[in-house]
Amino acid sequence: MHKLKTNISQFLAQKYNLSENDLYSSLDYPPDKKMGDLSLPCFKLAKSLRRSPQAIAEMFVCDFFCEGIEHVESVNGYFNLYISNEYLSKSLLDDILNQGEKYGSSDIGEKKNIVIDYSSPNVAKPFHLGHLGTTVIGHSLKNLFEFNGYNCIGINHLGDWGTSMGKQIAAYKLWGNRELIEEKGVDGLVELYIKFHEVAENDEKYFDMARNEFTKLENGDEENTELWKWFISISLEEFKIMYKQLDIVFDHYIGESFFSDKMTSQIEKLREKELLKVDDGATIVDLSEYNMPPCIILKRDGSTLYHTRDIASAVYRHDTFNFDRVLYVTAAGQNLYFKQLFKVLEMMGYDWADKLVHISYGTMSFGGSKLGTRGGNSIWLKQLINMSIEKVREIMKEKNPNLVNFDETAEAVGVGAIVYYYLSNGRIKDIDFKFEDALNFDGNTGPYVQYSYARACSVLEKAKNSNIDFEIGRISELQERELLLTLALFPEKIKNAVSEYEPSVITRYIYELASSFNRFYHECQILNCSDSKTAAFRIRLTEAVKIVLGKAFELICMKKTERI
RNA sequence: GUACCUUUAGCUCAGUCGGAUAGAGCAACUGCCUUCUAAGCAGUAGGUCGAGGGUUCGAGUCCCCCAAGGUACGCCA
Repeated sequence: MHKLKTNISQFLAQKYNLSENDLYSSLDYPPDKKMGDLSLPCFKLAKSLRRSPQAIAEMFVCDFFCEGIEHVESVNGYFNLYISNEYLSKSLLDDILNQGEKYGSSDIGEKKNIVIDYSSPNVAKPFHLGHLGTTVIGHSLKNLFEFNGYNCIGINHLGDWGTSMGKQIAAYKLWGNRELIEEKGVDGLVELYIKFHEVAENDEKYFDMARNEFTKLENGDEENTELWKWFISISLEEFKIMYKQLDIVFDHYIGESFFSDKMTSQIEKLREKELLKVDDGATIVDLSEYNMPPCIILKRDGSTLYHTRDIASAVYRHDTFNFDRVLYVTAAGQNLYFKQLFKVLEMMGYDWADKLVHISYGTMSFGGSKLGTRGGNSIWLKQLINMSIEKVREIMKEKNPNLVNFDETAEAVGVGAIVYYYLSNGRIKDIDFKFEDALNFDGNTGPYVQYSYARACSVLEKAKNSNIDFEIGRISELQERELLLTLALFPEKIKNAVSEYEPSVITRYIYELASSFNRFYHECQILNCSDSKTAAFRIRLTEAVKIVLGKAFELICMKKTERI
């Protein structure tokens, strides 16, 4: 579609001495198919061409010629264009099939580095529903940017430091033992953590213990360091099960602890720049000039805080990865936090501070209340995924009990349902999680689109055994045309998703394409149609659907299922 | 109190840079399986785009004001 739009705007720009870019961006899709496939509103041109919009549209109609456009019309100041069936069924389809997996990609990223900080769960804590957002949005953005020629560096900024590690060590020493943790894994650690909070609530001395254990850890105490490393490895084992289900791989695991010795130089720098100020005992950077509360660098007792750590990590990332951008994928609740962080880095004189972007997303609640490790109503992502997989299994037992990769497929579809559900909405929307919605498999859902993909695969599998005419037919049905037009939109959807940092653009496109394919599938016999040239054409069309749908699945962390 | 976000069909949401008659899914109702996967397809019904002003050829979209809900605002991360 890009080529076509470019040719159209080029032609008009040259002929009437207009701006090609303006024309290009004015080219829109009409609300109704009867109004053509592309449309140019002529209202804005009225001034420079000194004619009425209607007259302009009519003038365009008289002079216009562009390959691929078979017919043009002037309607009430709109210049409407109709794309030829020949163009759609030959040039476009050839283009998609020739490019294959690369269709929709670009190299505008020029291999520039983009650091993406996402997922970042806390060690020894469950991976709960709230982590789903940062994990799938982050990885999806990573895929999208890579598809656009960027070199992405995915970093899992593990929460592996701070007094909560002290609590964990204290709890383990009080009530834990090696066998218990080895048997139960993270769940065992979480049980200890919850118990610690129950007990500590009524007794301040436990918090002192925790602080003490953390101080020992900071000072390199051998026993605590051993325990700490062990907790991390147990947690990672568990996290990696989930990441595998989601097809996610990180380039680096760089936890908070990594920066524990990299903060002092940054504090020095802040001091040199005379940005620090002591207020009520704490060391702060005053941001009142920018209408923000102060950024606390050091607590009253001199210890560091999250901001301190993130200043150090930003500098480290700049020095190490020479980034073009850093994306921090975290909840919208941290909007102010990141505004402060970016401002302080700017004040420190780091001219790359404007390359840091906070990608925020809405909060997830469950039954109206927020999720947390300590609260009673926290749902672990693991549990949800298992429920989803179980439901898929039951449906599959009814429909296709003898499927070869039964377990694998059930997992892909079950996990896909959750991912798709989450990524259907714009990321800024709050979600009150409801099982009946997330585990509904009808209509615009993960199982629906994976089912559509499997259908396409199934047809193509059968097509291998049939004799395909080497002559290829053309569009004969409306549904074929609609499907081709939908396929043509993929590249601009990709651009859109990237420029808005919005994976849901792809999710919505997947639905458009899947439903367009289903309409085509329902209306047009692919293999059994009377004419072998038409069959050849429809098989190619189905191949294109498989390519684009499959690529789009990958982009939003959904696995492809050849059969369901 | 201050700042930011959200508000579109009964529910969950799309709606591009302002462009033609505001679109999907769920739920409800009606049809379609001897034909390539019915987790499907076709159809019916459902709207004062939170309220009120303004900008203009044209506003769900931009500006102002108000309301409701959410989030964040100094020693957590």
